[in-house]
Amino acid sequence: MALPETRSEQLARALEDDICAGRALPGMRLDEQVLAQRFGTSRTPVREALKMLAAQGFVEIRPRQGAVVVGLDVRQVLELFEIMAVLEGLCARLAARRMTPAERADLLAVHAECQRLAVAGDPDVYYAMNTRFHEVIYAGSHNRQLEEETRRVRNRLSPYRRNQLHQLGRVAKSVQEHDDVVRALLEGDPDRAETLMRRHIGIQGDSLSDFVSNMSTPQAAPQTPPQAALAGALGRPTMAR
Amino acid sequence: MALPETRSEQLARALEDDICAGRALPGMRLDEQVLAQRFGTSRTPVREALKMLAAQGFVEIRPRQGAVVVGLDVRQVLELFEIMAVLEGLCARLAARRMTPAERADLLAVHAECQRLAVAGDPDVYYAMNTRFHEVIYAGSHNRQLEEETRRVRNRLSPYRRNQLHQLGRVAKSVQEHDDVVRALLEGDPDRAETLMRRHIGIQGDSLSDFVSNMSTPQAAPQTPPQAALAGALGRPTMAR
DNA sequence: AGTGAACTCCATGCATGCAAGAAGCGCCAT
DNA sequence: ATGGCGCTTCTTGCATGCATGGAGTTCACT
Repeated sequence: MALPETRSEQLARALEDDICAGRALPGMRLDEQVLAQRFGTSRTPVREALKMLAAQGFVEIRPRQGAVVVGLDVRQVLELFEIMAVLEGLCARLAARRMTPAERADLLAVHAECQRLAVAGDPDVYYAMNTRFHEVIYAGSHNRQLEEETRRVRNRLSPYRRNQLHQLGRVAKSVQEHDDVVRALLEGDPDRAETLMRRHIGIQGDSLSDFVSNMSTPQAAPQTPPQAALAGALGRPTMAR
Repeated sequence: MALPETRSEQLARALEDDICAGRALPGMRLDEQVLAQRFGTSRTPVREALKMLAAQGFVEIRPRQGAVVVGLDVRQVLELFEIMAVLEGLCARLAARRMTPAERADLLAVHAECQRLAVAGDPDVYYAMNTRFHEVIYAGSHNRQLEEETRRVRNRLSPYRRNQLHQLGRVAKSVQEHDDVVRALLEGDPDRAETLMRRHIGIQGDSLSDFVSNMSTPQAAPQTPPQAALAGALGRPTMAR
């Protein structure tokens, strides 16, 4: 069943990918014509793709003013981390009860790989495997809706997480937290698995918040329009509450 | 700031509303031309609206085959309830710590109104106030992202929840559960508030699951193209907004 | 009669055209 | 020089046109 993908879907995926991978920075203007030319189509599928991304919160479309990559301020990022924590926590809870033996084996394998890469020391390589680790747990929840939802929030946060692991010692701590989670999962302890996972994600939020309040602005580097980006990029340490 | 709303956004909201209110049933075909005529526009904004709804999971667009209102099977509904439980639980947890005095007063007022309507006995009227009750707690979380996310999941579930409260005694139990939640919230006990709210939502899932396993299937035929029953439901000119 | 295939028709996907609104710019006045 | 104002231009939002592919129908064949 060769499901034929429409141009607009392809574009939506490509653009989402650009945003998640940090190739399209927050605040960057997404010009319909430019994109249309770049992808060799007309503006119509581009517009439809942008509408889809807007509906998912990746871009913002201001009427008559075009689309820009959504720039989250610190507060919004922390808000998303709060959501992320409970969603991943639920994944872990359900996974503790529902993972098949094969999935458990998978989890162990990926976790072992994480440990290996943690020692190896390249945060970016670890980052990729870390993603796979979490994906295994999403799948282990056997809740497809949850899986998608969690992945979506993760993707929305990804531009703001890339540098997380570059913090000194963060990789080592991360893999240790994984280890605790894995243990709870394999022992089939849903409560503990959920709690540990929530804490694991929560720590990332905290660590980000520290990071931000130390440096004023990390790397706000807008592409085409010289100033637009910074507004959204992590700027004011307006810590909520 | 009179933000000018585009046609496509209006359409998206109107259609989402139709779906949530049960005027557009799962499986129903959404014909671009018909909608365009009904709303007095061309197909373009209709298409963009459908793309947005598709991105949010309200409709499914099969290439070259048009858009249909997504029909969730029992399993998917239960999956969404699992998500809903933790999201609402988080709302309650955060609200317990963050609600302002004014918001607490609001909560009490709405809760009192719920109690009154519960005795009055009309489930549909109670349903509306019940929604407001939960909305107050969403807002009390002081987490905008969470608020939107929770509302989105709630909306996706709404076609499947409308009849929930018609179950015998469900309204009374619901309001009792609310009462417990309110107490925890006002006492500022985040853990208890979260736990109670999770249970409150979880019960709805269970109750639905009972309901479904008793009766064969609620209403529409989901996956297999159920033909154009649409003319009837969407035929009302009351759709415009 | 049942099955299968080709044909027709039509909805969708995409391209293009056009009008309205916003951003940028230059001119004038203070 | 600076601030305000009108104009130009460009982009977006929407309408329309056209080609593709699917679904239903009809007809031939077994």
